[in-house]
Amino acid sequence: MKTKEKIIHTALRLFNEEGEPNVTTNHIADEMDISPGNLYYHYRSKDDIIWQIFLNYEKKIKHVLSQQNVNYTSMEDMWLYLHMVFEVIAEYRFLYRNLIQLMNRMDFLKRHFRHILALKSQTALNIMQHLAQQGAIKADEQTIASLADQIALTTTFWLNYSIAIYDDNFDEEKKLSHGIFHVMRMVAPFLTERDKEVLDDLSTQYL
Amino acid sequence: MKTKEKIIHTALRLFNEEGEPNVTTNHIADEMDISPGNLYYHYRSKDDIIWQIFLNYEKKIKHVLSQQNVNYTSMEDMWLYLHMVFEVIAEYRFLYRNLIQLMNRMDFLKRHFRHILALKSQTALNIMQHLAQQGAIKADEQTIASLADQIALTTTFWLNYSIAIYDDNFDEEKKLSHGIFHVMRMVAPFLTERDKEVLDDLSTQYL
DNA sequence: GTCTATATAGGGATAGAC
DNA sequence: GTCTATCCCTATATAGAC
Repeated sequence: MKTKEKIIHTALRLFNEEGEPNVTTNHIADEMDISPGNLYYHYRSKDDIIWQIFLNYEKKIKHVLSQQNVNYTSMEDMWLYLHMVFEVIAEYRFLYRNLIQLMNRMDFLKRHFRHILALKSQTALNIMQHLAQQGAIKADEQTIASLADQIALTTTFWLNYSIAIYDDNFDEEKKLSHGIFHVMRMVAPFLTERDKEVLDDLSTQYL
Repeated sequence: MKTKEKIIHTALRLFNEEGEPNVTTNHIADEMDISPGNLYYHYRSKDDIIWQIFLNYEKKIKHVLSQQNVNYTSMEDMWLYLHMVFEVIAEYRFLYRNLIQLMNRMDFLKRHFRHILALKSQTALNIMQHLAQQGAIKADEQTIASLADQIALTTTFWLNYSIAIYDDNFDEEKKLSHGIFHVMRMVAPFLTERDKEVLDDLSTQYL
């Protein structure tokens, strides 16, 4: 791996492990056994590094959100879809942990993240409406819109919530599937009896 | 106001306005027209100031959460109750904006905040169960537990969500009532027809 | 591309006079 | 209780040699 890519790679890992504010450019250089000067040859600032990482995140999350080839009519599809979303979030979790601070500092990041959030809401709404048309869920328009909103909020802040509430050494993978389960339970009351059972099966399988 | 209290007061205001990481002890002293040395005479560290502010927050939120004299059977009571919760959160919003970072830095704050979160979940559950007993809402045990969880998460991160999603100059008071409305809409699908109408009235009244 | 050395700046915190 | 002066440390970032 070239130095330039390796910086991005190492920075992302350290940001996720220690939290962005606790990781200095020197730490990153140290961890890679290169000099701070070398790091600044490749990127002009710490924020530049963060911005490049963000662009990678943006590409991945947009790719997941624009998956149109799957028909989200089955509970398995829903579970899989949520799993993909939560996986990208977990991979770039430092962005979510210090979201407000980062948006505050970097105006372009703020604008781009807002756009992604809007996209997330819209996608959730599309899926919910699709499910309603297929008869998989039973709810009026207002309830569906509310659910979509709620899903966007929950996927965005679930990680912070679980950090705040659980012990730190709580298994990372479990936090993920707990998040999926949490979102599914929001939808559960509006499912048909048959789909509720499928959901229960999936729960015991993954939790 | 004595200097000692005034420091707390000024620090809280600046933390809320600028974000805790962007406010230095010098800023606080400057804003009050006292010297940095004077500030450190009253508090031994910046974290000490934050801790004292947190203790005030803890007292208020616990007081609100332990209100047992009200019977949460009417929608008006629910609205009022949520308003009180969101008001305390708004008053100490810097705690919520930089929650993870603060918990990471201050271990006692982490433990206390966790306890408050648990209390919040429990209170939400109590109210939901009470409403179910009174026949105000219709839902099975699992749905009620899920709702309570969801309310705890939403009240905790609504502010961050609205900061992330809305324009910065969006009216503070409106963010608050939007949060209340958002939580109420989560409960709405399980209300009786009569209470749904009351909720709609309240919405047009406050939004 | 990479290194060493260093500039620059700012924040937290203390000493000692008044 | 309050001030001035200052120390210490760390972080971002640059200059210039190799």
